[in-house]
Amino acid sequence: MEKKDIKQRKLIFDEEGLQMLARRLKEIRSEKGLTQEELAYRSEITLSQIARIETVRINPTVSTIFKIARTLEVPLSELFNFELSLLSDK
Amino acid sequence: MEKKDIKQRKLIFDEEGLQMLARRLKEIRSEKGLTQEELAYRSEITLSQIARIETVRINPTVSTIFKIARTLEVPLSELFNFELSLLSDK
DNA sequence: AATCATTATAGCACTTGTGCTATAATTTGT
DNA sequence: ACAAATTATAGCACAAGTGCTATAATGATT
Repeated sequence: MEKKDIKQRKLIFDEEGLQMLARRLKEIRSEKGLTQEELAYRSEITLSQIARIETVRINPTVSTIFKIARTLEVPLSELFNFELSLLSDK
Repeated sequence: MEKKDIKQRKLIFDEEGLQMLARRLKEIRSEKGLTQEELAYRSEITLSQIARIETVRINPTVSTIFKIARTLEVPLSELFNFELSLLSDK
């Protein structure tokens, strides 16, 4: 490990896709008029986790996304209705 | 922890959704005529990971799914074109 | 400006996803 | 039936997701 390496968790994941997912999530949540806290409670996820997803701090598991989609009563195909660019770094 | 608890990794995740995602993945991979190994290599994921996803052993992260979707050149909306039942245990 | 609601960070413990490697099981083709 | 290809398991090490709790930052309302 080199000295230049960042100590904070690094974004080794698909930032582009996660960015779009986050945006989509916020959009839908807002449309439904839910706060992060309400969404968290109803989804049985923690508030911190919702925040971390929406701010692209983490790379959530699909189960987590499924829980959220259920709560928002939105089809996955709508939650994921964005395009991934081919050729991504990760 | 009670004695009855299973020692092998338990499926505490959304088995229903993961089941459908797995099926969808196999379908598309087959249509494209790719083996797990080829998909793994091109996606820069390990073979074991592909197998674990298709056999619903794990709950993958969305980045992993994004990588696969890119490789298969399939829109996320198509990969996720299944319905989650509302009311799921997890 | 002050208060309240909402969102964002942070650290810790614990669980789990992932890569790596090897091997077993299954399927396919001859 | 045999061999080869493909798929499925397994164990280990390490990285990272998640819950929990608390606090800071931001936004909204009066």
